[in-house]
This record gives sequence, structure tokens and C-alpha cells, in this order.
Amino acid sequence: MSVPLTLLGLLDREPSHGYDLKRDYDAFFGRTKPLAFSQVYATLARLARDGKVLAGETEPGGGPERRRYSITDIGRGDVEVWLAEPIEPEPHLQTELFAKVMIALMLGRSAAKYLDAQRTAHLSRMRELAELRRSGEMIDALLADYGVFHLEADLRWIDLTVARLDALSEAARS
Amino acid sequence: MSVPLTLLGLLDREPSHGYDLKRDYDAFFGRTKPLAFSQVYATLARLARDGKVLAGETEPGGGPERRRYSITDIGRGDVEVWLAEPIEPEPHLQTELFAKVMIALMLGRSAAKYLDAQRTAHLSRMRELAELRRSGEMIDALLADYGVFHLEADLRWIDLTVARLDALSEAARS
DNA sequence: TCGGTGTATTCACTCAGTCAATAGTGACTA
DNA sequence: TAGTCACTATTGACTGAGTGAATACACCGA
Repeated sequence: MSVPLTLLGLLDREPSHGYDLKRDYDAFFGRTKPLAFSQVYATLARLARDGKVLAGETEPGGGPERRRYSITDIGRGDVEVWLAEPIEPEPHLQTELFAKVMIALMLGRSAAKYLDAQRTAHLSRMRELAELRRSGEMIDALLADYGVFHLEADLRWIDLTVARLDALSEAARS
Repeated sequence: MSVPLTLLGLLDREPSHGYDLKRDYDAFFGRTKPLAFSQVYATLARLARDGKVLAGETEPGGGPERRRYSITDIGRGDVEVWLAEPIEPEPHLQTELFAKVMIALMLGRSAAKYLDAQRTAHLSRMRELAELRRSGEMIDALLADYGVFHLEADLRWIDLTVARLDALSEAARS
């Protein structure tokens, strides 16, 4: 997901404190998996070290001391590049699904049984996402769509793989 | 991908050396992104520390010293559980695509332009995978199918998102 | 005998991420 | 009014994943 660049992007709107940054991140990108505070500060420290953000002095005020972070020109350049370049589309073809099937076949376990269980789990998750899509805000709906599309992709692949299991188990023995 | 469990799975076939393990891993799972030797040994060290593999003594022989690793009952149990349990289907709905679109909208950049570039990159990658599918072995074909299905899923989502860009930019400003 | 190639492992290091600790303020409450 | 709870805000110590460079032996060909 590139947490550093997402935080940098948020800081490109306006300078902010680690605490607020965490809240913003969660609101937009961390709905299902919120960012830990400690990770925000760890990331900010690395960004500051690399000259991409500037850490202000600690300023006392109503409450504990806080530190204002602002983006630098270098950081702004990074965001620019990041937004201009498309991400690598499926570069590695690496997948846990495939790994489990192969290892199962190598060890003489039933890959079909595993794939069946996986299909069930996928279908159940699809129902969850359908519900989220119906009940949530617009952003949730969009993310749910993303999930559903990829679950469907997995399901297609699972069916294909079940059909090719014999040939695959051949390959696993080599 | 869970490198530890994949290595453990390979070791569940028969004891092996780090070097050979790396070769096996690459042949089956690292076609596009091979595992570094150093990562194999680092992972094996952690597995040994946790009692999941047993590191043999260094044995001199024809060539440099080598160390034979074998799986333990604990390790075997882990593999069993791993193979029995389905993976979490799209649990986090976290995606770089979405992050870039949102950040672009927040900063007043053209998300449409980015999505267009991304679509082009995806289509080009699909042609690559079609070629791999045609020319490669059976395993490559299966992995290519996986990639193609997920690229199609992304493309559907990209189209959907382009259509909703106005509403989204509303949400990005909140 | 010199250098290259293949085998085999280790070391030192960075990045990502987690958990626990610390510390100030304000509000409620026994 | 002392206690503690909740909220704001950051730091520190640590683990796991992953990388690049270094080391070392054996064999082979020029």
C-alpha cells in the first residue's frame, strides 16, 4: 500500500501532527485495518531523515507536547512522481492460493478439499461485502466492489485449478 | 506469500540444505521473483529458533561446508494447519489503486489521467501474460491465468471508478 | 597457477510494523 | 479533593522480513 507515500500525500494538503495524520489515514485508507500510531511516527521519522518531511520543534500547548510535520520539496516531488506513474500490474504472479495447492500436492494431501474450503470462505466473504456495499458510504461501496471483483477472479481461478488438478499433481512431483 | 510456511512445506517432503531449498522454491514459487539466498538462511534460522526445523551440524564434503535442515513435529503440525485453513479472502480491501485516486483528488490532480495510464499499463501486462500463457509450461499458464483474472478485476474497478469520479472527489474533500 | 564458475553459508544492515510506556489535560465521582 | 478514567500525543525497545556484500571451498580450463 505504500504507507510512506500515502502519509506524504496527506501532508501535501497541509502540515499536520502525527496524531491527526493517523486519524486522516484511518478515515480514508484504514477502514478495515487502521494504522498504529507507532507506525505513523516510525514512518515520519524515516521520511524526516530522508528530507521528505520537516519535523517541527515540540510545541507545548493544551495537552501533551506535539510536533508539526510539513512536507518538503523533495517530498512533494515524490508524491508527484508517485501519482504520475501507474503501479506495476500483477508483476510477480505470486499467490498463497497457488502455494498451498502445490505444497498440498507435493505432500500427497487433498488439494481439492483445500480449494473447496477456500471457495466456501470466498463466497461467505462475498456476502459480507455485498452487505457492506449496500449499507456503507460511497467509499465503502467502491472498496467493496474492488473486493468482490477480486474474489470473483479468485473463484474463477479456483474452478480452473480444480479442473487441472491431475495435470498439476504431475508437475508437483517433478 | 508466507515464505516460512512454504519452505516448511518443501522440507516436509524431505530434509534438505538451504541452497537446494532455494532452488526448489524458485522452481515452483519464485519464477517471477526468486528468493534471495540470504532470506532462505534468515528464515531457516528463525524456524530453527522456534523449534520448527532442526539444523544439522555443518558437514564437510565435496565443496564448502553445508548444513542439513529437517522439519520437526511442531513444524509438521504448522504445515498441516496451514494446508487445512483457507486464507482470509480480501480481508483489508486495501489497494494502492484506491489510495492514488484519493490522494490525487485531495490534491486537485487529475485522477482520470492516472486511471487512464493505469488502464494502459494493465492492458499491456495482459498481453504479456497472454504470451506467457501460450508459450510457457503448464504452471506458468496457470499463474498467467491468475494474473489475467485479477487484471480484469482491476480493469472493471477502474472503469467503475472513472464513472464515479465526481462523487468521489466530493468524498475526498471531506 | 591464475581466474572464473558453481556450491554453500554468514554477517551487518535497513525497513516495516507492534507493544508497552510515558506524559499532559479535563471531566466525572466517591 | 484525591482518584481514576478518557483523550491527546509521542517515544523506545523490539521482532520479522528482506537485501547486499563478504567469505570459503572445489573444480575446470587456458
